[in-house]
Amino acid sequence: MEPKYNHQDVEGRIYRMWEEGGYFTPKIDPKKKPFTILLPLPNASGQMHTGNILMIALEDILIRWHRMKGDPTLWLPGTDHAGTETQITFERELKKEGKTRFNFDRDSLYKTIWDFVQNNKHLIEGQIRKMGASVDWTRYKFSLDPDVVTTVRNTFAKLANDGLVYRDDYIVNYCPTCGTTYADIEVENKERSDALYYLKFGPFIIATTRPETMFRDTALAANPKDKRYKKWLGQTLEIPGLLGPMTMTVIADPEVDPKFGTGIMKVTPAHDTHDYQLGKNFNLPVTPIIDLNGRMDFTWFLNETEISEKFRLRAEKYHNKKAIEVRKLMLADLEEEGLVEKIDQSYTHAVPVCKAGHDIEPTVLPNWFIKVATLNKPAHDAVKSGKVKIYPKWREVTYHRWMENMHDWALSRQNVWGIRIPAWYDVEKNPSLFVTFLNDQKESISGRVSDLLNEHSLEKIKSGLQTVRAPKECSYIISVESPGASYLQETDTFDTWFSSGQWPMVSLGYPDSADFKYFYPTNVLETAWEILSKWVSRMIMLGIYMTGEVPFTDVYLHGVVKALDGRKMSKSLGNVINPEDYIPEFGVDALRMGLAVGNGNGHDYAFPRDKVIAYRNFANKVWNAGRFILLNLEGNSIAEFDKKMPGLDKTDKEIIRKLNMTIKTVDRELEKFRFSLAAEAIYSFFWHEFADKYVESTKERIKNGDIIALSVLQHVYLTCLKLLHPFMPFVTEEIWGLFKKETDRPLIVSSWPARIATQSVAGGPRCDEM
RNA sequence: GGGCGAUUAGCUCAGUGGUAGAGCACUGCGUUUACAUCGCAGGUGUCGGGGGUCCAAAUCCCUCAUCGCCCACCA
Repeated sequence: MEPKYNHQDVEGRIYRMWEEGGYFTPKIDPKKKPFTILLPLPNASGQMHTGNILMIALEDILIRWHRMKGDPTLWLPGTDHAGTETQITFERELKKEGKTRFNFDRDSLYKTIWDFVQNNKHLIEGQIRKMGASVDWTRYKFSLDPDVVTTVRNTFAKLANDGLVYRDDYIVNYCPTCGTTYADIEVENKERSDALYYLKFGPFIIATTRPETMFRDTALAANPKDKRYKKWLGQTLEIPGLLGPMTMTVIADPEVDPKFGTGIMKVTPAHDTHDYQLGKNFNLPVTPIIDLNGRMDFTWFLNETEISEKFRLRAEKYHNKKAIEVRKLMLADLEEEGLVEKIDQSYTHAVPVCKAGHDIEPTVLPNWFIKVATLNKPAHDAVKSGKVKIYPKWREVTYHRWMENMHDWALSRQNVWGIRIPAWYDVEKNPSLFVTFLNDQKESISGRVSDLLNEHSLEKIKSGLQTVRAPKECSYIISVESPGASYLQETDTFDTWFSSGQWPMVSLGYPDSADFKYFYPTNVLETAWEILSKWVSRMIMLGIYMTGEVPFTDVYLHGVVKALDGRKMSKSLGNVINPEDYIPEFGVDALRMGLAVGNGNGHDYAFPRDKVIAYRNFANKVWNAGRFILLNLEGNSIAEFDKKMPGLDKTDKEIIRKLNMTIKTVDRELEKFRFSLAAEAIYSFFWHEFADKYVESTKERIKNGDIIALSVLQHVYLTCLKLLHPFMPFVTEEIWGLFKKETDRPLIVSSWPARIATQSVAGGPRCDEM
């Protein structure tokens, strides 16, 4: 036995032993209550990040603890296709090859991304193994596995049947660069400095950051309490603009802040979320001017018959340019018309951006929606009543706030990489379907389907299909299978959270697999608090909707590992550290222990390298204490430890007493998800009570032939290995194998120490049936 | 703008009413056989500021400051 613990010789070999021994796979025993955790899916868009690493460390502690306690324990792994995120990453790769997604028809693009993702999946699986995660690989799921896709579609059909699905125009967060819609919660607001234009609007001065949308302004709004504008309310005015006069009514909106700008604002229902709502309330026309590529479309104006040459030239100048360019182009024209009052160049405000960092262009699009109110209430109640408990408790507020303010869920994503929405449009009944497809020469053809069918067969259109855009009034059928040959399927896919929101059901084989019946509802959902709203709330909603039961009973939200500068890690700040990088030098055990100890109360925390070093040293300490005992056992035949065995002295009884206190503490703290306190308890007992004091005190006795001490040493030591195993699985398993006692079974499936002092090494409840 | 959280030893953090703690770092001493990735000994702090409740406050309340994060339709 080496005087140093060498993790590199151990980790791979031990992990293989566990996996090949089938210890990760639980045995279904109807007489026992299972313990189940679903691994929150890492995204297949890339490798795992710090958060994933942390959750694996914490969940494996719970899993190994329960497995040793004898529960049929399932930890189910999987990866998520992560629709938009993956597609963004993939398109970045495509760009390097000089291609874009528009070079592909739908099916080919899907297959190409599939291949791209396989590689990521393998990398992720490798990372999970490296962490020592005792996940049941035989139950591994991918969120695009055929059975998952089927269930997700069925759920949608069921929602539609229950009248909870509708299709409507809606102002959505549209990213012209990504070409897709984002849910409210996916959008981030970035502080930025922009020019604030003060423009003359007839008798008023309005302040705006977006002068280019003025061509489609349909009203002006002021606070009804604002005396300055009271007399104008309800009046309709002709306001001189860059393309002739605009007709606008002055309306009252209590949300207009009289102190901002001049207290009166322009209203663009088609390109602003607030204005859209206002437009609904006042029946204002919704007239989009920015198209899905982010370019401004002046066709509506240029098609008019009587327009002056000046206005025509202007419109032609702006036409088909990006909004931001038009903003620049119009400035001179505004000046020429004398419409600019002043420009505040240093106005800071929050601008919505997508995950890739592009500006969001609020746009009106037909979208698939889920009515949230009926799903939402039971989910809200489940947490209020304690059916689902959230740890730490103070995070609960976030959940309730989100539940109270939830909007209907916009499901449509204009991605290929995802689960295609099972809605079908009959091309004969819906001639206005706008279809884009690639013909045999790989040319992109677009148009109304009724026109396209004059020259192309529906079969060709289907095989080269890129997108179907169905105007709001189109008729549709929701069906998992195609309703007939004349139908085209919706090309939008589901929001990723719609499928991952069903993970507890789909991953277990809902609705009638043996696994689902046995393991559902699961026990603990452990994840980063950041996705409480995005993911956890959706799972509770859909779980109750689909099964009538909550999908899990405890939610533990761990803190996020902060960067060393105390801020959130982000690629753009360049402060990302990957804890995984510590593994080669210090070993997984050290990393896991460090992560567990840092994570106190679910608060965010920094993770310094010193900590990993400290626990590397600890692993070595554990190793050497074992080495000491083994060396002394050589040539000695000792009695099995028993509390009542004769010859125990005061120090023996004292160490047994402290050991039992430690067992109690570890159990108690783990039950409350206080990983840090559990780990510290065993750490300080082992090092400072057992190693520093007790082991030292036995040296003299052993020299004098007092082999009772050896029995106690072995008992306490092996019990410590058990207590430590959930935290540091590799070093403990390796040494366990070197002891000759009770080692017919690996440590991973040995029995968890009982708290009572009368327990002997070989006693206690066993979990031999695992 | 609203909400949540943090502020404790040089650093990273525990500690939630009863005379301040851990790890790392630091200082001194110590290597004939478990471990120098070690042992023994040692110093460390007006527990962010101010006010209040209490016999007693790092801990409860109020307030201010700084930092972090979440949410939000101020154009």
